[in-house]
Amino acid sequence: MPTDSRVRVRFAPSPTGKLHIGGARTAIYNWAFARAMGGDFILRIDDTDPARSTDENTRIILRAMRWLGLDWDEGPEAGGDCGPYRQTECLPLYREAAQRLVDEGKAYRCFCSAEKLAADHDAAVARKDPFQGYQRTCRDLDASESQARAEAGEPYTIRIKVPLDRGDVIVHDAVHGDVTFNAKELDDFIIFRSDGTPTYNFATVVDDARMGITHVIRGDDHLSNTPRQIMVYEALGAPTPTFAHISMILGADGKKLSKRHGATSVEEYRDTGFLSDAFVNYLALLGWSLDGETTIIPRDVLASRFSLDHVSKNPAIMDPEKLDWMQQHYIMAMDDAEFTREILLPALDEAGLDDGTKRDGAWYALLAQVLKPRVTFAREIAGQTGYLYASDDDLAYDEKAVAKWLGKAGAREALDAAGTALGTLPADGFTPAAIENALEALPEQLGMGKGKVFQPIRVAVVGGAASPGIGETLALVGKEHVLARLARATSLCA
RNA sequence: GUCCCCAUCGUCUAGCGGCUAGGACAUCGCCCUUUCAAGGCGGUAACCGGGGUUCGAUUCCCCGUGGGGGCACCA
Repeated sequence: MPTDSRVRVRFAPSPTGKLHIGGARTAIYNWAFARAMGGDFILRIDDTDPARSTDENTRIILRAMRWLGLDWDEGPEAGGDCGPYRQTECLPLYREAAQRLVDEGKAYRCFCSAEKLAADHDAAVARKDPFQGYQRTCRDLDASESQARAEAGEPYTIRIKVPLDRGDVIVHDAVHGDVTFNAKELDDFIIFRSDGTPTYNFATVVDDARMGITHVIRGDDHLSNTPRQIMVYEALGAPTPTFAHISMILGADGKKLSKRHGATSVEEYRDTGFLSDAFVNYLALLGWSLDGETTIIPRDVLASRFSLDHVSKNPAIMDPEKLDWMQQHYIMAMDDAEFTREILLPALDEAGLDDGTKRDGAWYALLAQVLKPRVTFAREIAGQTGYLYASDDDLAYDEKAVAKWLGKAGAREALDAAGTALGTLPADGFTPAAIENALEALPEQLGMGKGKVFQPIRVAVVGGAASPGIGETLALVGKEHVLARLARATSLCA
């Protein structure tokens, strides 16, 4: 490992599906590591499986990466000196590399049929041979015979020639430490299919070597494949990178994440209304910690302080409740203007309540301030603001609230007194503080408990028993409407 | 079958031989409060089991057990 070289990492999703949260976390770690180390973050599309890869999925993945805020220095749409960044465009490179290995005697053509291979495997199982891999039938075929059969059109694959005396293969892993595999367990695996396309373990290594990748940060599921890939690096004569195998993300039942666990793709989370910042913060913490204490880690801190030595080895179970909490936290951390612009107005507009021209800036700011601690997702806003946009005549009243607060003795008196007290306020001075001030003396004046006074007022103006503080609520509704609703509600009193 | 990985509160984690085993989410209680939130304070809650090593193991080693992954002409 050349330690003097610049760190270069890559995220190489295969576009066989959408970007799921496991992939997203891998992308985040790669990105954060590159940024923290002042290195390069490369995005590569590993689409060597043409049957399952689609352009549509590629587009979805790129869109998800952008939403996550993970900018890449090289890759699709970004360019770079180590292109192409799509494996389907690299075919000649793989052919060339494979041919070179064949020429150098580090790989060879295998003419065995699938049937023969299956039979060999079955026989190995039958005689309880612990080695059930390829029997190296074609390993020592004469070069000229191999050449002749190939030219005669006989189908063949290309297999790597694992040195028989290789001994232990040690994977130097930044999260697991050194992991040792015995080369005896490795068979001469296929690096090129008979259809002339490279296999994953070959294409990936050719690309990683070509792109000068110094650290391979990827899912745990690749750890067992790594000795194979190391064989390819060695055959290629390329330096082996440092690996970092991160654990899987599991569903609540501890099983591999799948459809039945609910949302698994990044775009589902985006569509639910999650803030990118909250989502990234949550995912970053799923398997990594800054110091074991800090929970709120904004993107810029992640980009400066991420480190591979605090990556956990344990598989992580996704906790939707903590994600929601994180979301709430980031919502509250927004300033009023940002919340208004990014969350509030779009939500009101979408609900058809307000296109942003109905009130003045101060009003929206007050609403934002009031809503922030009460909202986790934008979609909750319409349900909490309906009373602000209802006309006084058809405000919907919640039956139970009416029965409980307006149907009791004293409710009418409370409404009347409130109307009188508020009526003296100037229309342009109808502020939360002024309102609270005006209503403050009512309980004592009427000889009633605070709840007995304020809840009827709330129900009369809002229609239900829950709302923000009375001052803020009434201020938002506006003097004229408050008075009209108080008057109207007296008819609902006992 | 074989190889590899993993194992601290319900969940995410801190811990790198000696700690009252810390933090966060969730949960419970109290406070604040006219309601709903938010907020503040406090509580309950964990070292998978068995052997070693050691004066001393959550920590190191071995064996179990339980999870997960690889062994494809998938990635």
